[in-house]
Amino acid sequence: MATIYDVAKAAGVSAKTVSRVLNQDAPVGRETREKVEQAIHALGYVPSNAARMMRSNRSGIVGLITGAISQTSDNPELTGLPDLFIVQGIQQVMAAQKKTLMIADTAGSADNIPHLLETFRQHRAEGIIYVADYHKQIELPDTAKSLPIVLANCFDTRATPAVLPDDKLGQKRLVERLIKAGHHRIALLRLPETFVASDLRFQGYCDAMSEASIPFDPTLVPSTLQDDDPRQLGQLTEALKHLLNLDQPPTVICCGNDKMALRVYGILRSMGLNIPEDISIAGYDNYTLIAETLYPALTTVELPYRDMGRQAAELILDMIKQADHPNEPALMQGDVYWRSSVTDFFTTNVKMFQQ
Amino acid sequence: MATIYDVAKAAGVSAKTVSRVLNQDAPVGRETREKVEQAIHALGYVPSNAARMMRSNRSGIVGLITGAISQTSDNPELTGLPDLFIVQGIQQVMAAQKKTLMIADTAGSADNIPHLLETFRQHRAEGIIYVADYHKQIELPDTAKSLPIVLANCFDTRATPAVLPDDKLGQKRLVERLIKAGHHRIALLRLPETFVASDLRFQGYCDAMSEASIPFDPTLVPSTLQDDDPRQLGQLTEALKHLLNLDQPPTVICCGNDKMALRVYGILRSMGLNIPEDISIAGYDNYTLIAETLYPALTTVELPYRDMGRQAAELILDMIKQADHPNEPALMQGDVYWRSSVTDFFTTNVKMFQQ
DNA sequence: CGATGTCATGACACCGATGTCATAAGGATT
DNA sequence: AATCCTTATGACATCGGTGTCATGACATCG
Repeated sequence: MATIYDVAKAAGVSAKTVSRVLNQDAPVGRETREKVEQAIHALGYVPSNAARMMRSNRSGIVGLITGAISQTSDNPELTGLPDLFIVQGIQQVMAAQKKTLMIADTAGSADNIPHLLETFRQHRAEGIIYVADYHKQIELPDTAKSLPIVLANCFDTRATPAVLPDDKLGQKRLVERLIKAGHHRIALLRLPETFVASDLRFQGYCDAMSEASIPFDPTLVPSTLQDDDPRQLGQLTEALKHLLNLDQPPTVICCGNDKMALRVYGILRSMGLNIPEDISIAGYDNYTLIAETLYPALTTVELPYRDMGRQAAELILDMIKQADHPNEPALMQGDVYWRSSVTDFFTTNVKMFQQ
Repeated sequence: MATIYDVAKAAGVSAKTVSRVLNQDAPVGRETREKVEQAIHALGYVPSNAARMMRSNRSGIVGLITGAISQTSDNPELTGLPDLFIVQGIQQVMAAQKKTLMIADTAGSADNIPHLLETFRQHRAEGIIYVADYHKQIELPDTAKSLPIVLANCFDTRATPAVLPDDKLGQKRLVERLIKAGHHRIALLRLPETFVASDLRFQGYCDAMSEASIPFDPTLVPSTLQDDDPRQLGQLTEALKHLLNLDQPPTVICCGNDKMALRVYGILRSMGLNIPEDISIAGYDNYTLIAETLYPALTTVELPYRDMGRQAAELILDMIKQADHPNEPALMQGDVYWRSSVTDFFTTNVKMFQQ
């Protein structure tokens, strides 16, 4: 591979002049510049990042650690990888800022993190983003203290800067929208309690209900599911039977996430019920592969993964520039996606009057 | 950040001796080694990859280009990102070989590829893997010729080494398994023809049928769908009506992929049909989020993404070691996953006898 | 017209590792 | 005792860029 000296020799100038042409540091004569540019092209010269880095001590590298890439085989609950949209958001910002992203993964075990950090330090990464596969609490090893670090989709007890989805607000907005559509008997099938989102979304549900002055009815919120995939189907079936057999059954069921909604579709239909004529269904995540493909398409709340990624990237870049860091996690809002799995009584009535 | 000289001074030895401790190049006295190790620990010293690279001219970096990370927003057909399992497979091999993976994406436009290659060359990447989001033909810019490159999930006309899913064999195996389960009237809902897999899977279907001496019945293979997501639902509904109204309707329908199967579930149920009692359904991809979550769980063929990733990684590492490269694409086989969406007449009969 | 400033360019040191070669001490061999 | 080998260590050059400073040629200014 050609070096700057090869180019200099070919163009009949000094290496420093080539450097000036490359970096547009200082004025270079027109003729000289052209000769140099020709030589660069002819030799296919590309400057060595390593050599540049030595001098400048700036790598332009940001490290990205994700457990998602390898955690799936262990935990079939998480086979979706939607969190890689977070990576996409990060990538967008980094590309715009001409930073290079170096990705490593934990191969399913947090024990590997120190080794990954070591690698990043060898490359003189300027900062690190840790991306979790779902909203959760984590504990980083002490080794992570020495570099600016941002957590995406997770948080710790040490107030490390974090970017999180606003699960509480999202569920609240969804329920508000359901109420606005004429629903009062709103059921909630909660995620297993091991998920941080389970409680937050429940709070959002309660907030929306109480603000609408609808008293909380515990029969509409069956106990949370076990964190045990194979048995979930049976638990769901029971929970649904319970809801449908109530004196005043719900008109809409909010599912813990879109995947659960997918299951619920199957179970309800095997019971001979139609969606949304007999009962409305809503999800959470806006996992479009499910939400848009299901028939009828699923009303749900977006997990703003791309925005979270962008936010995390901007945050780490700020932290690299100034040692400044926020104390509160950034909560990112997701929109409600209204699709045909939920009956809108108001719109229906209007149509009836119009006809 | 501490340098090797800081460590040397702290330990009262020369830099070279520290280097020897780090690399276990040459014998170092026990006492000296311990002093150096203490100094390294005390200073939190991490050797600079850039400096090492300068001397050795070996970066240990492999570049990864994927269009998947950013292509989703443009093309709603591809919102799943399952192809990132390929990245996972690559990552596994690279980590085991102590290589560093540098990921960039095309941000949805192939025009960015030259720029990405430039970046990789600056980092002196030793090789490049290009990962496509689904099995397709691509055309790389000429700039890509200078480095070892492997294509994963795609191929070009220049016989660039490639790793591909064996769509033909996969579909053939699935149909063989269906025949073994007692099905003879087997329908195939093909993917749009713009997908390379569409034709390959059709060939696999034909091969299996003819080897079982079942004559090809074109009424069981409706014309391929348009590559137009919003209208697909209507087209699917029509195709299904056509199949169900045949004099001898199929006992099983092979869907172009799992996503299509998800749609088909919805449509069939809205027609009042039960799966698999009234009709069996099979998919393709083994996109577990769908295949395992659907009720009943979906019989399908695996797209061996992880294996493809591993294979691509090993291939590029081989090519880096020796300039050797294969001429034929590597075809990776995927298994049939037999689940409850397909009736097995044979097993059913056995059970009936046993009861 | 001399002083000053700007433009264009080159010589040289330096960033942080490691390869090469030299050196010195101690043990084994003849 | 002289030679040779092994072990343990250091001095120095080098990788490929860029920062600093110097230099020469003009142009501008008072």
